[in-house]
Amino acid sequence: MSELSERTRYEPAEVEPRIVERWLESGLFSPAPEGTAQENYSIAIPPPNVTGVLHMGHALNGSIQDCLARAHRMRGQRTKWILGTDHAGIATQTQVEQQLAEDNVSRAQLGREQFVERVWQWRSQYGGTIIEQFKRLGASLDYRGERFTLDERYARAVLKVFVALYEKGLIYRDRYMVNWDPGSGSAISDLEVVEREVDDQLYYVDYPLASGSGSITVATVRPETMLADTAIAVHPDDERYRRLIGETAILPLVGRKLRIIADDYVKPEFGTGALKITPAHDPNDFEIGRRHGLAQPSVIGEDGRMTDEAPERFRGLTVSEAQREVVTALREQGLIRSAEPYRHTVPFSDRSGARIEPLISLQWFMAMEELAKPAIDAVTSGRVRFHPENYRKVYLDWMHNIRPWCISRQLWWGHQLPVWYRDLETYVGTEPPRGEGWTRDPDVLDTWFSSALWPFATLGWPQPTPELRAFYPTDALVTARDIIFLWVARMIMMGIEFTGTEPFSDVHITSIIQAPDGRRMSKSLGTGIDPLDLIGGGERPPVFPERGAFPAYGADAVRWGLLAMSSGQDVRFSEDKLAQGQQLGNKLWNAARLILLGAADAGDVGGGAAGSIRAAATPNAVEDRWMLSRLALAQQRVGELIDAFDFSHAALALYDFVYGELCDWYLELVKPRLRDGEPELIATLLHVLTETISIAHPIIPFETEEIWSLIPGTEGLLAQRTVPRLAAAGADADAEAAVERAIAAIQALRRWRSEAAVQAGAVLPARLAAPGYEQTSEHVARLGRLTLNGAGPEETAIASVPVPGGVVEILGGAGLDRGAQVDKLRAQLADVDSEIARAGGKLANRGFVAKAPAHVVQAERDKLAQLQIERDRLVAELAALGEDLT
RNA sequence: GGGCGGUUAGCUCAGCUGGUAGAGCGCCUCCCUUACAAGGAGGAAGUCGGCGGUUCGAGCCCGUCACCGCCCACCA
Repeated sequence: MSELSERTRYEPAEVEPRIVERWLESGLFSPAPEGTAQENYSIAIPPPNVTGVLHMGHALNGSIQDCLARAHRMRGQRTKWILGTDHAGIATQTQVEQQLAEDNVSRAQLGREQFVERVWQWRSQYGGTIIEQFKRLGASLDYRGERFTLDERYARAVLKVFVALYEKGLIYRDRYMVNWDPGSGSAISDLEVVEREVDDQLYYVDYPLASGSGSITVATVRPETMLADTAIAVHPDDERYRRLIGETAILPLVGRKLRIIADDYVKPEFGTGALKITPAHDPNDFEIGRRHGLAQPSVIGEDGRMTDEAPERFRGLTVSEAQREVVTALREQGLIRSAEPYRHTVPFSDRSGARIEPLISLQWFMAMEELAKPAIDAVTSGRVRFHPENYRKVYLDWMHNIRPWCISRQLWWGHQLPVWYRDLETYVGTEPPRGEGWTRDPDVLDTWFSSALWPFATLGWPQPTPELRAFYPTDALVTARDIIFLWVARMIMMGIEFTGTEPFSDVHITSIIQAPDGRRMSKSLGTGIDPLDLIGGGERPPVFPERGAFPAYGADAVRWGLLAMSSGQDVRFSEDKLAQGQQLGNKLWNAARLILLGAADAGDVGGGAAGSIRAAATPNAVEDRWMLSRLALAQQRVGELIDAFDFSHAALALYDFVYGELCDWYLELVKPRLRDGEPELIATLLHVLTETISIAHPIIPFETEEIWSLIPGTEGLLAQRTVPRLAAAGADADAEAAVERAIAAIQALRRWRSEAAVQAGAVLPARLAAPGYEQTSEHVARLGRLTLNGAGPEETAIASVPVPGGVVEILGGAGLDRGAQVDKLRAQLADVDSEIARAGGKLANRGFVAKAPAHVVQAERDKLAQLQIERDRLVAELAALGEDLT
């Protein structure tokens, strides 16, 4: 123990690596697949991308999930936090392609098979990074059961789902308008498209009428697409154009005849009120084209260049080259009436950043309405609950307007479609077709298709594995709101469809932690803060200079800080919160030292009282009883807050307990007894320490585990301790009242001393003239620095300090500043007078007396009475000091 | 264009079913008291975004306006 006496500060860097090792060796995080999902507890981690490194979102997310997992584990539940990574189609493929590019090798040169092989190599080299980082955070994940969305078993599940949905008619192939991402060379889904503001030119182009009598002018930001125009649309009620409906215009540069059609979609007030229709290159025009049975010539290819359907002059040009060329050609013919700068929002690929090219393309789609229905019901019925609740509406709104999902991707890295073609035949099956001449569809599935199966595919579905029985459905899902649609909604739909049950019951949507200046944390902006730098003391991002490197806060402080920051809202990152967590850690550490070193001393002296932490603690001392009552309350509160997914309040409740009750009061109250080595006290202290670290462990696991190992008589890991439920909180009302009264008195005395400029160390003679201090007067005397002697009533008080139930009369003491006392008393009097005025005014209000609940009125009356007594006392005291108030 | 959330102490944020505003940091004063100076004790500091309404009583409920942020959406 001599070592402990020197460890005056908690040193995470020294402690954490040792503790991680012990946890991992124990196998505690990899429970045997026994029991039922009902009695067990499980969470499936949102699988990070294999390409990923731990960012602030992961750190918060991980802290929350770990808090849940550890809390439930310590309640004795078999707990599994399912771990794995996502193959992340586009992201990973791009990463490896970039690596290849450095060697001047293209994906095409390698060929599919070799390229995929390269990606697997890449994965085995770099794919484990984020897993190691989660260990650093203390995450109690099932590292032995790590999964990957492209594992063989997982892949079988994916193909089975595809085939089943195909056979059900929900997955189908169609030529349809898709979001073509020229960056990745693939179609992407609506959810992967982001709108961005762009400055374009709005061109007004004259289309001559076939009749030869003038022209009709259309407005467009994409003149190059006019080469694929097949009509001009106007609003049916637009007087300007009514007579032209049914007529024909001539498409400049091409010469095609364009029907002038009427469609409600057209907004007469925009542009010229006449809209060129390009069914193959604009989603709206595509719909209009379908309504009017228009042809869909396509002039932009999937390679982003003009196709052979464009006039020869433009073929092979890129889209932007074609735009310049079309404008030039139109100007040559004098058909551009005007052009104006135009700012509008345009779709971009969230994956590659490229501007989306809407194209008609042959792709695989999934119809969603039928799957959405039970998923809507799951939430409206409350079988799946969102926290915070308002995300329920967000989810339901989206589900009610759900649209088909484009699930095929023109990539190589991913689950290749289990689809084969031969001439006009299509074969879909988990096994390749028999016979000759079949070609497999080269496309792979959207990554989110496989992620949607995560909670059950990780557990061995479709096999009826023991894992599935023991841990599915999972309990909580913890994620950020940006993937509610991409992932959460789809998991619910797929879970219900394939397992018959919702994959989890509670969805906790975490806050998003913004940079300290309120911007997004982002690598490209340089606003990202690496959680590992916070844990280990790395460099601050250059955009937030302050003073060099972060202090090494350690994982516990980072966890506590992140939890304390997180609310239902987005919050700015606040380093102060980490510092607060660090302080808590240090405080708890020193509290533990005080207790453990005290127990050791007592053990040396008194002979082994230290060993008996489990001795049923039914102490006599009032402060002990108070502490046990507060301890039980803390256990209950923190537990309830965690259950309510209110982690910030859970973190703060822990802080308040450790600081405000355990350290500030209890330990101070018992110090004299500790010095005496009182065995009953030692037992109580060890009990309190043990239960305190048990309450704290889900939030700050490392330090509490370390302390556990230092408590005499403990064995194994705190992480695997099943914590007994403490007696009902607040049960000891008498002790609570007595100690609370004493605390209030001590605080009043300290305030008085400070304000009356009493020398800090001076012990003043005094008389405690108030009831309710029978068990605590010694404490009040010591912590209020008084000598409470049996002085007779003849001694005149030189000051009296109001305390609950009465006053403490100060009977002497050098250095009392009369002027300061008078000032203070007068200030108090002023306060009391204003409060009397307020309370009196309230009670004089007939409406209040008549309409407010009786107990509220009575409380006000009591308060007023108290205030009057207080006022009389102040006046008397001032008079005693020679102050005349009249 | 719809929807959601925010606006509370210098900063970052709490404030439960309406009953005289809280925390951490920062600031001021005093203490190197034998767990902790990355500490302790005490203190100052807010017309709760503006306006209107309901109510005996509003940070909290209703309306409205102003900013800020996010999500959804097919205006060339």
